[in-house]
Amino acid sequence: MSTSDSPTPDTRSNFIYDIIEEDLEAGTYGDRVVTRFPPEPNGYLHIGHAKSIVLNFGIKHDYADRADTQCHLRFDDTNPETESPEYVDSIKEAVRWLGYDWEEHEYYASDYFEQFYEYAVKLIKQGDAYVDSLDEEEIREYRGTVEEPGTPSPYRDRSVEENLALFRKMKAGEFEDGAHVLRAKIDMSSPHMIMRDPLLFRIKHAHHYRQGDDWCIYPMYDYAHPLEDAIEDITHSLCTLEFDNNRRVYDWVMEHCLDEDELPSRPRQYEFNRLNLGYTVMSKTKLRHLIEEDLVGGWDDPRLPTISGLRRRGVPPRAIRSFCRDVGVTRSQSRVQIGHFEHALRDDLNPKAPRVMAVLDPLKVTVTNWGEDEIDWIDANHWPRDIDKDETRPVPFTRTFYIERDDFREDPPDDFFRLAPGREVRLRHAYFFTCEDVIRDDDGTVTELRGTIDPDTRGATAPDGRSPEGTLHWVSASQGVPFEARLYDRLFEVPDPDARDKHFTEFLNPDSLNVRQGILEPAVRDLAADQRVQFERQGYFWPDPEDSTPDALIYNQIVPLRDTWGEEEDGLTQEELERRRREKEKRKQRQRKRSLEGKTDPAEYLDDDQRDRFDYFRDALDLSRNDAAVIAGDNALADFFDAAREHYDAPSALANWTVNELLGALKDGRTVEDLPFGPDAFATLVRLVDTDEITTRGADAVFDVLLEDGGAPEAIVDAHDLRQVDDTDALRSTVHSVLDDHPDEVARYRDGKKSLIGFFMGQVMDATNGAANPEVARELLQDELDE
RNA sequence: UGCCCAGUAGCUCAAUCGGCAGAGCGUCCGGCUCUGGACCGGGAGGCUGGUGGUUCGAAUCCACCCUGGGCAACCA
Repeated sequence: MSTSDSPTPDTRSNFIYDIIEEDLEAGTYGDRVVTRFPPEPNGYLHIGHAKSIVLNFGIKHDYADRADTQCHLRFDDTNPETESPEYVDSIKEAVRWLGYDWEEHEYYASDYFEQFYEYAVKLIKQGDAYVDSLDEEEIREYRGTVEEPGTPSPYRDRSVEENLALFRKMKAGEFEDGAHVLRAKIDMSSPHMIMRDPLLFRIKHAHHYRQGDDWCIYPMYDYAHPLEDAIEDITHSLCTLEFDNNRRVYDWVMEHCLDEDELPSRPRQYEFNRLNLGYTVMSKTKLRHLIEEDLVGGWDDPRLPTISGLRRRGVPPRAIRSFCRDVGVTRSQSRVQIGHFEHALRDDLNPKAPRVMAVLDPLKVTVTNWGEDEIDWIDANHWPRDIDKDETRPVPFTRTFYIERDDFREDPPDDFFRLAPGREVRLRHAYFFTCEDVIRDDDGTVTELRGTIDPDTRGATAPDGRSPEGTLHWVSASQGVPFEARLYDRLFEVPDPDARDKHFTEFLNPDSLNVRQGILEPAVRDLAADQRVQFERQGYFWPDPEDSTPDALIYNQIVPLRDTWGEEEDGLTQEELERRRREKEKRKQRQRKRSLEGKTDPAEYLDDDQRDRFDYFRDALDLSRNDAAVIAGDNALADFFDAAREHYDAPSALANWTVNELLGALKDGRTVEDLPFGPDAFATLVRLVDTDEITTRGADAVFDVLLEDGGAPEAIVDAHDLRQVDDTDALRSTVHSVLDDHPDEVARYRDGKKSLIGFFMGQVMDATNGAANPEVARELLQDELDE
């Protein structure tokens, strides 16, 4: 099944698709879109990886008709100590099973070792890398802490020649593990820990599963990964949020290793939120722990979120794909409810799984008005009427059969409409049955039910039109097939087992596996061995691929049916929702209190000189405390502000623009010195808007041009025709045409949706290229609309 | 007490670079039904983390604060 046949493009768009869209439009990479899935072969894949696979390979499919797309499968095998070919194979199988094809694009980071080495030599020659001979402990100490800057290594200033010689010897195997490392020479006092001279290569005399003993120096992730991407001409390198900090090194490596002309189309890294599923654990080490301690059956235990576990459980790959698309790709951390996953499963299985009957907890029933050896073979549809299929199978009805123990109650509550003494129910596909006798053993446990069927109700409909409330599934005692059912529940009892005080295994759910000896209708023998079926009223199942045999059938429960009777498993009852709402409200109030308490005086962080300036701004210029502090706190900005005042003496207007617009434009690390315009142009702009010659909106447009190309504000105003329109008659006609063009909105506005005024304002402003005097326009609109 | 990221419906996410706060799931009610499933129709649910500011207009821009997460491995 292809992946491009489900969700429509708009439902799967996300910020990464937006970026790709922009790059395609700008031609950053020509018409190429190349992604990659880069697992380290040191463990098995889980559903979290599936999200990444679906994202990366999904892009390949989704843009196939508009771009030259490709998705590489790359094994990031740069650490010989943990990696093995066993994992390579399992990863390849998992990706294939999920429905994706990397074609000829199977790569290994270890194949690039020579190139990593060459790039390192280049860095050394440029003076951008050095061999450090501190030991591990010392390196850590020299690095400093998050609060204190690091100190440079005494080996930091070795000559290029010395570094080169040392590095060659490292490669040649002349040193012990840990004797030296190669480091990037960046900035030991950087506020970003990652930039304090990150390690590039370390010595490891270890056997690599692919390279054997050819190498004894191995590259670090932060160095190797960008180069891998560059070597493969990746365009969009997608990884999870925790690599956000690493992006700085990623960019540094690109900029220092690549040639100038390669930079415009170099790979870029983008981070998205990893998948967090509730009631399970996802980390490799925790999964390994569960297996090594025999707390689960193995990597493919159906309770595990591993790909192999899900596969064995019977989860169809298509359901995983649609789930991964549903959960969304954003930059905000989140935990997805398990119910969401189950919904995706049912949604996929519902139209694909033929219905059969199975009893998992049998209670014997005898029909007293039915012959001992009489068998009625009923032709029963495999599909409910709302599914457009109609294969049938023969179902044998006999004197004794089994029903689910749960489906009988001696003292039924009002809302229980299954079987009870004296009550008539429908036996699915067969007859109406009335319970007349209840047989118990010495303990009082019900062992058998006796009763009669109405022979006129064959096919489970009555000629007189009566219809029992309950319908029960059942299986013939003599013709049914005994089998084992394995029911799975969440592995842990809490949504966040790995984020608590106690060890995560303390929260294991003792009932996560529930084995039942049940009985199955005989027709299942005619189904394909890997056929997923629905056991009516219970859930979706399939035969366990490892343990089930034709003589001893074993079925795994893939997912139970949604059950609206009885307790809510997810605890999402009305009360729970109400409780959560209240909790959220309380949380907000607490936050409000704290945020108010935490407020500081904006002038608090000023030094003495800045303080003087602040006082002047506030007292002589009458600026607000906040604006005065913000401007005074940035010397260059304050100089700019003062210079602007020379050209237009309106301190408060200038301050507003300086703080609210100028500062916003400087967010990307630029300073006022980098701007393509000076204080005079800035002052002119502020004057134009302050004297109502242009509108705020027009000023924004001018400011954008200024930021981009510089120039004279007045010339820009003329060029773009931005002079403010105050003429009431001219505006009135614009207002009229806007209202005429949007009769529906007008009706809704008059119907009470007053917030549409913003919509109309927007239309008027658009129609006038932002030049309409907003106050006049608003008044006119209001007049027309409220008449 | 550094740097980075994120806070929108119970949950997952939207909101065309300042102009109508929406969708799916969940929930509740109704319909249909030989599955307490599926399906169909409808409803409820929001001070867009907070306070100020800029603006005709702020979820979006500015400042400060609050909350959560990440970063100080010779792992990736």
